[in-house]
Amino acid sequence: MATAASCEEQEPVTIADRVFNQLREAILGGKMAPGQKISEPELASSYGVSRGSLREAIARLESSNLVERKPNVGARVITLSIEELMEIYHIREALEGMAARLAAGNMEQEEIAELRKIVEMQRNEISGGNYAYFLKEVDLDFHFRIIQGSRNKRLIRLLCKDLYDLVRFYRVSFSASSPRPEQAYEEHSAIVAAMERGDGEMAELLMRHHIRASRENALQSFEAMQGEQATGQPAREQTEQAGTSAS
Amino acid sequence: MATAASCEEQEPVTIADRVFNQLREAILGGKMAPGQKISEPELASSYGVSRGSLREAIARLESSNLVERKPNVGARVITLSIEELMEIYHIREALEGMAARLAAGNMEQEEIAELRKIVEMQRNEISGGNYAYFLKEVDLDFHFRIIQGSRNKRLIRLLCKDLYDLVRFYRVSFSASSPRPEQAYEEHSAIVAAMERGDGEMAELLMRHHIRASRENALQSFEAMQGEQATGQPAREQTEQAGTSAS
DNA sequence: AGGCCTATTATTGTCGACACATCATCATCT
DNA sequence: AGATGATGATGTGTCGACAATAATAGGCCT
Repeated sequence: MATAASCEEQEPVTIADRVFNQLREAILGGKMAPGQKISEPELASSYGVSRGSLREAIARLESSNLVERKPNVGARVITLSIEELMEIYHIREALEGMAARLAAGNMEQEEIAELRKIVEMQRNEISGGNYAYFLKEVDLDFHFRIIQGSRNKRLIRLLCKDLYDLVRFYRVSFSASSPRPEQAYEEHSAIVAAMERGDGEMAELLMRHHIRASRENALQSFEAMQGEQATGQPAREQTEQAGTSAS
Repeated sequence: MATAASCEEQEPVTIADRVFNQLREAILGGKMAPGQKISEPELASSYGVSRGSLREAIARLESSNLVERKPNVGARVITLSIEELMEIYHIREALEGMAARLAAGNMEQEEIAELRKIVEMQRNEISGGNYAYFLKEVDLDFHFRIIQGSRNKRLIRLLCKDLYDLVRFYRVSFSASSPRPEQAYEEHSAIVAAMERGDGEMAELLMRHHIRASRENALQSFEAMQGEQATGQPAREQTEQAGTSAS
């Protein structure tokens, strides 16, 4: 079946590796709130490791852009504003567009056929009304395979290791938007069609269009959510951030 | 004059910061050969710091992609193959193209006027026959300003902190190519012209063309150098890398 | 003589303790 | 009473030592 979460973490060989993976999962899984402070002594004892190993894990989280660290102050889980999410989408548009262009020239016929199968699987899921989790996995798989198909190792690292974690993080921290399944299917299908013709330039254009549409959709559902939240419940305050005024 | 090396390192506040900056300069300045092993005890005593601090500096070098680390083995200065340099150019093409598009929409008129001045300064330098170092600085300044003009903070970090160091590293380790001053001037000028018209789409196309040309030029001079080196002196062996065969 | 296994050595990973900076609390002064 | 300075506590930065792993050299067997 090759569900393939394609870009995966390697086996932890060292303790810092393990702690890094655990912390990463905790953050991406929503177990640590955005902006939350990371106390070294506390986490170290909680994971049963020394502070040194924990600090190395934090250093890697920082290089993955999942935490921010200020000297002599400490590390906090990042907080993604909507503006930063838009920034990430712009970068994805440029990079995944390039990936699609390269992939059209570099993927084997067989791999492209698999891509086509994935897209059709997506259509079946939609018509079956089986939305939600599985569909997102298929969507990720689609994008990851094209990224891999670019054969550009640094591009692959950049997108999978650095950017997609942030997208996942945003999704959990805002419990975000179902990704317009019908349009997404159409756009995916068109991209694969261009790749089947070996038309890299068109594949790039279509991929960029796809991600741009995805960005606009994300922005709209954010604004919708904002409005609803403003009228609805009184906007749950931040987790622990330096207090605003009322004590 | 605002020569502006735009994207610069911040003041070192901690010891690890200072060591990181020193090591970074050493690598980018060619004082450490590509592939060279980094011995923690040796460097620690050489810089007069503890191994812990040095390890944190190395961790940051790793996240800057200047060294590679294997668990239980150690860190080595990266070795950039020509293929990897081409990968970087592809990424730059995508990202700086996007930066130019965004910059065309976001830069103030005044900033664009400064860009124009920089480009004209470049032309004067060329006609004055004053090649070499200064011209490269101006070239970097041009690119950096457009990147800054995108107003996309993450894009700026990505390009300045992650990618341009690698380009610099390649230049010193291969003592690379003068960057075709005349064509570069023409292309820079066209890019600024598009930005003056507020034509982001055209600015992106022209920037991508510019970087693509730069890539092809780099590839050609590499191949030329390879050929000359093959006929000329017998290809100086690697610095210390696991020996090839002849002892 | 060549290859494999073993012991040694050197380097990395990990840990706990100390030094210092930052933040919070409280007392004092204007 | 409000603000400012001192004082204590918490947490980060730094260090040196121990443990575990990988590279190396040597001996042994085939």
